[in-house]
Amino acid sequence: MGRPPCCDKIGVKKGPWTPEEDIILVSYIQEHGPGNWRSVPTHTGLRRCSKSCRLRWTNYLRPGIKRGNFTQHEEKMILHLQALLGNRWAAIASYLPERTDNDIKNYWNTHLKKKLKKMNDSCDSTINNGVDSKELSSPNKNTTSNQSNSSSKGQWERRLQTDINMAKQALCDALSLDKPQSQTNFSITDLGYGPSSSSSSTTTTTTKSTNPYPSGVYASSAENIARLLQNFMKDTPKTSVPSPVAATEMAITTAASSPSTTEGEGEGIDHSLFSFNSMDEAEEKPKVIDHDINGLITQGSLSLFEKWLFDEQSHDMIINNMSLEGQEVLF
DNA sequence: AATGATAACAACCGCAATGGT
DNA sequence: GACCATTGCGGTTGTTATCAT
Repeated sequence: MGRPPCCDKIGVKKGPWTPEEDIILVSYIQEHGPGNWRSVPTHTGLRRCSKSCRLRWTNYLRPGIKRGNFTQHEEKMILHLQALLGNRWAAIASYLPERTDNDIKNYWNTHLKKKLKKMNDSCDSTINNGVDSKELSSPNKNTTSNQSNSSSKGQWERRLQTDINMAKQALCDALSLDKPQSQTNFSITDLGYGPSSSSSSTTTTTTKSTNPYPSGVYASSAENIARLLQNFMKDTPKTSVPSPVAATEMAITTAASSPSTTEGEGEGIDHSLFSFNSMDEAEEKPKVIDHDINGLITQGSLSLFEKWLFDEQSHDMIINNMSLEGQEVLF
């Protein structure tokens, strides 16, 4: 008889988050910092389970998240890291500081898996060395059919190696003093509702809108958010209204009514309200923040593994070997 | 224009790990 | 060491947008 899932509680809301919920959550975290997720729903009045709040924060609202198209470099990194680490998305994400594990996982499942399969299919037609094509499509041994074969020894070795590398990475971070640490500011436009959300604005060849909220239904500007928020507040029982919400409402309403709320960089919005310092990052899992990759390589700060990761030219050769041999690459 | 297929991604769920008592 | 609460992670699902017919 295990514990009932937290989300089974009556009155716990599921499904897509609304802008007003986002604002409440962001506002609360700004005040208290991330963590202690258990208390978030009770303190904010959000009818969400703690898990949902944490997920929303880490995958969507957290400052410094890059959304939209993956670059070629990122794509290669993911390919190689997946080959090395398997489906350890959190570990992979630690090498791509601006991407969330969920984002990487999704990208892998929707793009890279197919791409790799295609590549391997074409490989199969030319090279018939008796290797199962399924294995080829997923070079790592933690996943797919090979999973059962992967002995615990192999898994633990791999994990150990990863952890060592992550520790090295953290050390590199700590040593690179002159590097600006993480993204320190966070504005409401980063929520993706503003006109110049860093994510959507950088996507040049978007095939579809990534706005999670259907147009006309959810807020798309500060003004809308304010209006929605006011409606939301009317519907919310007064007893559960936390102070951050009130403060946020006031700030948003003020911002929305200011003269320059129309276009561009979320002008007119009180950015200070949504600004974060890097303390948040310190509490998160270790991340590789803003590497000057070439600099680090020339400084000799990186291990061979990291050099390999960041050296585009060696990628193809090594990954091909890994795929075809189905063997672990040791560094 | 209508409809079905597919792609993309946010969110959920269950399990494992971790920390506190 | 056992138990419990909390957090983190990875697999999977559900929903929406876009494309093809």
